[in-house]
Amino acid sequence: MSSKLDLKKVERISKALGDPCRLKMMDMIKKQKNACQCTSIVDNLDLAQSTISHHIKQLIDADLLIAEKDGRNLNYRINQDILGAYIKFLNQYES
Amino acid sequence: MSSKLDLKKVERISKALGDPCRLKMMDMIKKQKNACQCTSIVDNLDLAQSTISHHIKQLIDADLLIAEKDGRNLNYRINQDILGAYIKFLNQYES
DNA sequence: ATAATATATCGATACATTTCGATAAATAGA
DNA sequence: TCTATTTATCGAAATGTATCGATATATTAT
Repeated sequence: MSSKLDLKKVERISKALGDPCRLKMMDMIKKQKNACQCTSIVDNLDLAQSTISHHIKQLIDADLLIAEKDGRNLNYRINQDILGAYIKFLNQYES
Repeated sequence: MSSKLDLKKVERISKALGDPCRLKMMDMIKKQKNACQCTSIVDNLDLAQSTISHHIKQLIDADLLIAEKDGRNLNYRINQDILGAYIKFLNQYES
């Protein structure tokens, strides 16, 4: 059962998805079987580490990503519950 | 058969959906059986007409809305094809 | 033709976001 | 403990977006 989203939440999620870097991150995280480290994102996108960190924060604040600490690394995975709820929200607009 | 979206397009759509006014507009247009005039949106949202017009432009530029001229009015309806393609894109992230 | 209505565009201002480099904090390994 | 690694945070500069009022354009009605 997926969460129910209010408009503020939908706005936050949409905003988080409205940036090319963050979309690429989502792709990377998806491709790497839902587990990915910041460093490897930095290696693949041509942006400063602080910038990557900022973008990841947006995705986490929107609840699209879940971070799991593993030693000094963080593993990120897509929050299926929120993603599902977002898709469900959009389905509302389908006739 | 829905369109296939590239990342740039997905970004544009997400960005268009990442604003409270524009989400309210989508709701209004949906509720009013996919046909809605700018004036009635102005009446319902507490924003200047020029601001509403600007927001509608974002939604149209993202292809989320289709405008149809009817005399001196414009009727807006949701572009089901693009909405469907956007949802399909997001489904990619589901495991 | 003139006036009224509906929408779009322009220029200005305020606000938000992206990006960086520098630095802090946490953890791991020597 | 000391050093290296990973991630987060801070402050500043650049860029982008939202908002407004004024005005232009198109269409309808008188």
